[in-house]
Amino acid sequence: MTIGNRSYEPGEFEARIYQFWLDRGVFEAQDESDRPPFCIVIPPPNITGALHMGHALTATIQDTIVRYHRMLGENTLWLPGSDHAGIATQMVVERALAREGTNRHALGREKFVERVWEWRRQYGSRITEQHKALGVSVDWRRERFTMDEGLSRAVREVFVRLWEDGLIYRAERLIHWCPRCRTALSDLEVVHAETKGELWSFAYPLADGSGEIVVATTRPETMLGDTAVAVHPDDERYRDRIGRQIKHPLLDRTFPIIGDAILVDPKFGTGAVKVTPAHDPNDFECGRRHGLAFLRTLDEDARITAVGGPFAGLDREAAREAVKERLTGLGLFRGAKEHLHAVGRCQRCETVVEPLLSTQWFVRMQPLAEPAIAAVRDGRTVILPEMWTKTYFHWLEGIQDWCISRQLWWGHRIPAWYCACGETVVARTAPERCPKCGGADLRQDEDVLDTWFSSALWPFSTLGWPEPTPALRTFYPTSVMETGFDILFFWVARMMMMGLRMTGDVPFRKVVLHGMVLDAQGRKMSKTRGNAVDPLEVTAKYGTDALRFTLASYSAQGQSMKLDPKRIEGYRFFCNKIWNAVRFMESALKDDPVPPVPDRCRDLGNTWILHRLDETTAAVRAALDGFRLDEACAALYSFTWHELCDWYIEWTKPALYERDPASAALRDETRAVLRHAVETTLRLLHPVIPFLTEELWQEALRPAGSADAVLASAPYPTVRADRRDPEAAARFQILRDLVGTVRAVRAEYNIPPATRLGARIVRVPEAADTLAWLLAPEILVRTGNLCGADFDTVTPDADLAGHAIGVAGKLPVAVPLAGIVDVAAERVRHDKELLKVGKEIEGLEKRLANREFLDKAPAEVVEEMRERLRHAQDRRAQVAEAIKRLSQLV
RNA sequence: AGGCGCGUAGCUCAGUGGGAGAGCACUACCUUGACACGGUAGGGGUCGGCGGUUCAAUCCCGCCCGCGCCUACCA
Repeated sequence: MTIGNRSYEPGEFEARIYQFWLDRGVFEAQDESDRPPFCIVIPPPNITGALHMGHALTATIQDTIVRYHRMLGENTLWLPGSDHAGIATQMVVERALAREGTNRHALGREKFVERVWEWRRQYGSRITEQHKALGVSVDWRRERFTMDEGLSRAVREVFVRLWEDGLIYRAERLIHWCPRCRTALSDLEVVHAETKGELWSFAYPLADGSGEIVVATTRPETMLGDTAVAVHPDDERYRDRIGRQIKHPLLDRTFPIIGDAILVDPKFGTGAVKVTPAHDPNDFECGRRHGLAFLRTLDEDARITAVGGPFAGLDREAAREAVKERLTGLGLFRGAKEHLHAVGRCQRCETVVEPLLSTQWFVRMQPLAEPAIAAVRDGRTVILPEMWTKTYFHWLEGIQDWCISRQLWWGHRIPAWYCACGETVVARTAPERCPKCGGADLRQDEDVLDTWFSSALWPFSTLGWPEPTPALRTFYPTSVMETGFDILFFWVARMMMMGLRMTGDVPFRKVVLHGMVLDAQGRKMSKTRGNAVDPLEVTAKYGTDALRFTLASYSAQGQSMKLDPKRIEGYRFFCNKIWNAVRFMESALKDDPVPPVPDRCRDLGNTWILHRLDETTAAVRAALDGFRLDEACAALYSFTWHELCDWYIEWTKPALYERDPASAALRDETRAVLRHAVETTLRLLHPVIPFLTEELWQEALRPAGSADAVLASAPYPTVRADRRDPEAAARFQILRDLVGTVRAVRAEYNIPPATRLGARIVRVPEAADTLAWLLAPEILVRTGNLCGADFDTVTPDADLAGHAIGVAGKLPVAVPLAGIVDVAAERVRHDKELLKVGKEIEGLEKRLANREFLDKAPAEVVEEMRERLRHAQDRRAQVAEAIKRLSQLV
């Protein structure tokens, strides 16, 4: 149980510490407990995934929050799990089959699904294992998978209930179809990207040979499915053409010219629009309005169907060229121009998505959206940062029905059966007979559900729903949902809707959204670009704690954060600093018993650090309560480094090294406070940097005789108002100023640290209060030690010729420079100072001369300005005096 | 097209209606007995531009410029 001379090597202990926590069951939550519950369900990563910075970020934020609440003594559950990722996983296994020269159709559905399960068993927990390296304090006993029996049951239950309530329906609609994945997609799974295209114009000849009508299109091949040309009914140019027929130039059919005020903007292009009702959402609506024919000209592979006559069998690209060539050959081409438009691509494979007429299952969203809007509006669920609330409302208010069926084999099969009699049966378990005709010829729907359908149930399905389990009772609604803003619609909103509908309550009290991790140049990290930073490489190089501290510090940034390796390195140095501070403490304490911290300290430094420790505790707790991890980190970093290490530890050294028995009381008090301050700081830091703090605590701070004590479940420091002492803080600040003043003089003249300086405090009457305590030998000597000076005092009328003068608070300090001074350099320093003070005085005087300022500004502000002015004027006088004295030095 | 957000030191970013901050980088000095993964001191900014409100604006309001993201069916 000692750090000794070990240097900070995070790789040496991180895995060991993680196992240590597991062995002690530190992460395990109780189903029933008197303690208040705190619960986060993890956003389940895809089983096909590999850990990236986004995972590391979300894991760090959640783990920090969870560890904080665990240390607050709450019954804390962080529930882990993963997602079956329908399309992605099926693709992975299909690729493997392709390598073996076979495919899923050759294998058959049952064998294929078994094959996917096998893949899942073999490779599907990679990302889960990787998470352990980050230190995630999840309750592994409760790990869930969306395809588990329990969760699958929840999926069927929800499907049936929604069906029974009329919120799920099956219909033929124009949906997004990915010809590569060969499945329908929801609107959200289509990403639109501005693409340079071509607006290609051609003429449709009128059937009676009386002329032509010119239309423009970005997709000429769709003309094979045109069943109308629409014009605006009020458009003078075309009004008389409405109702006349067009002769399809490539196919043996005719179709009408119609008037449609909704579809047509007469100011765009020629004012005439070709209408392809089976392949364009607007045209689909138009087709319905006018009873047009719906001709499907593309099949599931995006090849031209028989409807396309001579073009049948061509894929859409080839068909486009062929149609253009043919129309040009017929002399119907009427020009082309570059055109910018948004092309939809499959989120998974980036294939251009095809609007296709197809029979699919849908969820009616509006009745679900309304309660989800209300729950956020009335504050049952709070979204942070608040700005996302508007986005949430905006999307839900304009929500479209959700296409939930996917033409895949891997996923939750839709619990619907079709009877030969035409009846559709939706049931929790496979029906044996048709309830309508009694027939047994029932065939289950081939399709599976969108993966997000099961994800939407995650906060309650993982806790045992629909069973009224103790865990569900204890932890639902969960406390916090922490995830990336990019899945606000995909996931968060859908969980809200499903949670409210199925349980009657919100799924979580707070939604905390974080941004995207970008590389140092601000580009999205991607494997193909090769700029993805592997979190595990980072942790190997800098340690997990350094990465965690970095991510937590960055996490305030709403939309994106540029991950700079230099910053991770900087926090590794911070970890090293902490490590060495504990080493110092350990060596200072030795094995001698350390007394308890007294109610009141007699040493100024001890009083001060307890004061600052308490202020820091309050600040960190407030920041963590408000999910401002960046603020918590900033407070912890500056306190630990710049106060605990830079000032307090340096301050304690004489007291700790002093062997004089007369100061034994001081030494004991200092040992007690040092230990307490370091120990409390480790507890404050633990949620963010758990490995380092646990290792140090176990080795150097765990109380003797409590072999089982674990920092991870130790109580989080509480605010101790009785340890506040603003007066001590102010006094210690004067010491810091005093030291700073002497150090500045030293640096200014390049006086080596080894040269002991004299320093004379001028006993000015204004500073009588300060002098009363300051001049105590134990204070003055130790202050002098911090800047290599021996303090003495002089009266204000003393001759300070040849001294450099600095000011600490109200206190002038004179450093005799005879023999070590470059007069010219000191002159420059003083002139600069004079200029600066002069400017400040000018500004303040101007403000104080302003009648309106005096009348309207609050009295305390005016008084503050007056005080500042007095101060600046004193300062100017002192500097002027210093210049005078300096000139006497030569 | 609409919505949201951003523009603060060389870089990455906090922040506030009354004295411009941090980290990194930079400069000078220092192997002082926790730590050179360190210490001390220091340089550097018209807080995007223009107006307005106010005694007072980097902060509130309007407009403009630049950038990013999201939503959207314009052929």
